Amino acid sequence: MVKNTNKHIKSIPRMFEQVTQQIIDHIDSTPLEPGQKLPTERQLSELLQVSRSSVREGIKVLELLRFLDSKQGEGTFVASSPPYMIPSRVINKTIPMPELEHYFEVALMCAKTIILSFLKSEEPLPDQQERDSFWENFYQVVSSFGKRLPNPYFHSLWEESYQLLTANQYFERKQQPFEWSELDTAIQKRDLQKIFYLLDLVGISGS
Amino acid sequence: MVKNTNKHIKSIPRMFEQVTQQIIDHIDSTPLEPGQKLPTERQLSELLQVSRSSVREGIKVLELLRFLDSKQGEGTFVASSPPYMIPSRVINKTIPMPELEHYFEVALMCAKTIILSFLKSEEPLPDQQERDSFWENFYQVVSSFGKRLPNPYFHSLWEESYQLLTANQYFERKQQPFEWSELDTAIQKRDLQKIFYLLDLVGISGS
DNA sequence: GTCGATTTGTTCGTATGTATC
DNA sequence: TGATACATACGAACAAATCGA
Repeated sequence: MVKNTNKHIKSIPRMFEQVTQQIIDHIDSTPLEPGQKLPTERQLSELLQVSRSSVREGIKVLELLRFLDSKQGEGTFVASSPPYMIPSRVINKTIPMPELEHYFEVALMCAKTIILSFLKSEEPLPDQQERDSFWENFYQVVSSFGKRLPNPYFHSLWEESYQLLTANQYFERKQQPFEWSELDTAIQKRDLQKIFYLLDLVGISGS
Repeated sequence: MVKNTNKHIKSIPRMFEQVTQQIIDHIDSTPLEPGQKLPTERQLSELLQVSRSSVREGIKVLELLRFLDSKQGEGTFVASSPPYMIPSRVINKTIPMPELEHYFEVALMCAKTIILSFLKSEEPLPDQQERDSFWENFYQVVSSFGKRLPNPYFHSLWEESYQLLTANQYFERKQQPFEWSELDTAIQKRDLQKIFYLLDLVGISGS
């Protein structure tokens, strides 16, 4: 268990965050299938060398994410219902590729909705700073549009999935589907048809 | 809070679930604005008549949802960053209308993606049972399509937002935008253009 | 149907690390 | 530097639910 004494590292990893990851790791490495039973809280607390209280805080979080399911008098089980998208701050471990692709599809769905909604609103386009890579430009535009929408959840979902993808170096391995300037000029012209043609290309493009 | 058990009994809501709701209630009723400080864990435990451990489990959950932000040595604050979509099992309180509309927009975004993805996959259409209302039919179709997609998150997001909307009687107040048979036959014919024309109508229709 | 073992749910006391003044 | 306020973490104890003998 790493204690962070360094001050200029911003977030001190807290016990329950570490525990959450370690529980996920344990499920993956055992491996435990949906429906199977986890070690008891006391066993986990011994296994991970933390108190039972901390184990419980970690389990609570994973329970909320529909990852686990606890039943008094029985135990804690790996859930079989479809899980939430796991927030990036919960897991630091690298996510394997097919799973990352799922997050990318969600991000892209949000991006389409955000761009369409913003252009429909007829608000003036916010100024953009030209970035190095296609994906950085893409992120910046979607993000700045998303912030300005009345519905905050599109932006929230977009940020969450994008953060998780970059944390896993997804975009370093992903080819850019076309030159950024193509999408940029289409947006400037508010050419919805061209934009959606290009965004479909983004979804198809390989890695 | 009724849980899905095979015993047809109402499960006792657990402390941390009650605590999360009560903390939200407290923030609303005080009211506390983003950035403001919550009572300390000890005060909350006294206020809500539960132990500090239970308060902590509740705070952990709300922190994960970006609803709160705890800093050691300082306190716990109402977050200002855009929140996660709050899972329906966390809050039982009724959500006001403009907020519900946001959830509906997310649900609709997922529905569009799910229907489009499924029809593109060229899988045979699953059998549907005709339901009473437009929205029940709509839910059933999107849900059965969503379950069959390789990406589980579209379905997860759809279910979550739909559950929250029904829990708040959203659809009892919402007009149906057109006859269900219209959308049904368009799906049977896999007429994507007609489908998306209709789904846009769903988004525009008033309540 | 009862008893006992097991497991999660809940509480409390205590100690420690950290930020503010 | 010291004092105070606060979150963080631990461990022991007991309550409640479940299951099998």
